[in-house]
Amino acid sequence: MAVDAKSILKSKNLRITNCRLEVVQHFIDNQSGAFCQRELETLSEAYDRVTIYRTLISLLNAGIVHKIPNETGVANYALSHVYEDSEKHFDQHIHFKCEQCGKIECLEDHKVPEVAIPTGYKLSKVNLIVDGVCLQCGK
Amino acid sequence: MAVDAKSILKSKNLRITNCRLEVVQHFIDNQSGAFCQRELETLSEAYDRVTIYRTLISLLNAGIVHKIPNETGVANYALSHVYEDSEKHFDQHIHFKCEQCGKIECLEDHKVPEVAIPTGYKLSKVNLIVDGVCLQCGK
DNA sequence: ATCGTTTTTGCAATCTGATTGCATGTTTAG
DNA sequence: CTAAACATGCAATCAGATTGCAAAAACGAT
Repeated sequence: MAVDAKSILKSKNLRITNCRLEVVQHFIDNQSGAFCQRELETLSEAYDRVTIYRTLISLLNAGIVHKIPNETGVANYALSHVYEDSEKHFDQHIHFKCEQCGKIECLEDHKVPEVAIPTGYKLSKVNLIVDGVCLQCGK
Repeated sequence: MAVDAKSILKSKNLRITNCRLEVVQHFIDNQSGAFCQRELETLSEAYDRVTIYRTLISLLNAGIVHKIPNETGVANYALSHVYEDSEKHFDQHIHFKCEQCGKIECLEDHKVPEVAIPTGYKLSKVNLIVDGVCLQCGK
């Protein structure tokens, strides 16, 4: 049940640095929210954008965050919840993108349904992205 | 049942140009295959990359092709089949990406299952991307 | 706490794909 | 066939991603 940034980094044998702590903390503070590199850069003036870039690579490799594909070509990242609850498999949930506010979030509690693929094909990962209007914007 | 490039362009009120014809023809010749701009550029030396770029924008706006999101940030495009069979809704099929050959294809005959989203959310589009190994590479 | 090793960071530079402005060429309706 | 509308090529720019390298920070062992 690692819910603080430091424990998360430690559990993955990543060195504890201020930048990593702040980035992970931001993900924790915005549970289920996804952010692109640029958004993370503006969080704090303290870090170079290359540092944020490399921080995201580290977090990605460690499985702390996952990457969410989208049509714009700008990568988005969200916290993976594997370490919180092993039943939740980090890349098998739905990603939701609001057409109005543009926010991308992970719908952790909404599983990806069974997907049928043609005979002879092997499935290894499913990525389900839903576009629509979120609760806030739909009011 | 428009199966030739010219009819497709005409049906969408797009002007008939050589570049558009060649690009659409390539999509027709490679049914269900997805291509990035770069791949389309190398098809023919005849066109500037900006022309291919703008051709794709035109085809996209006309609904002749659709864009497939991926993690790399390089946009991929595939033919939409709306005009062939109105029962097939162009963005509701599965996109498959082979981890070995890298090829992206549309699984036209494999529909996206029903997706449940939280109460209060509105769904407008579903994009399902499956990573795995394709028939060819799996042999 | 300090040392030495290993890793991370900042900066500058580069790369690649996406995008725009403008002058010229092509398409199409009449 | 002509004029208006639109598409193309070229050059230039932009933005995000990525790398090299030297300086700084983290960490295990003393």
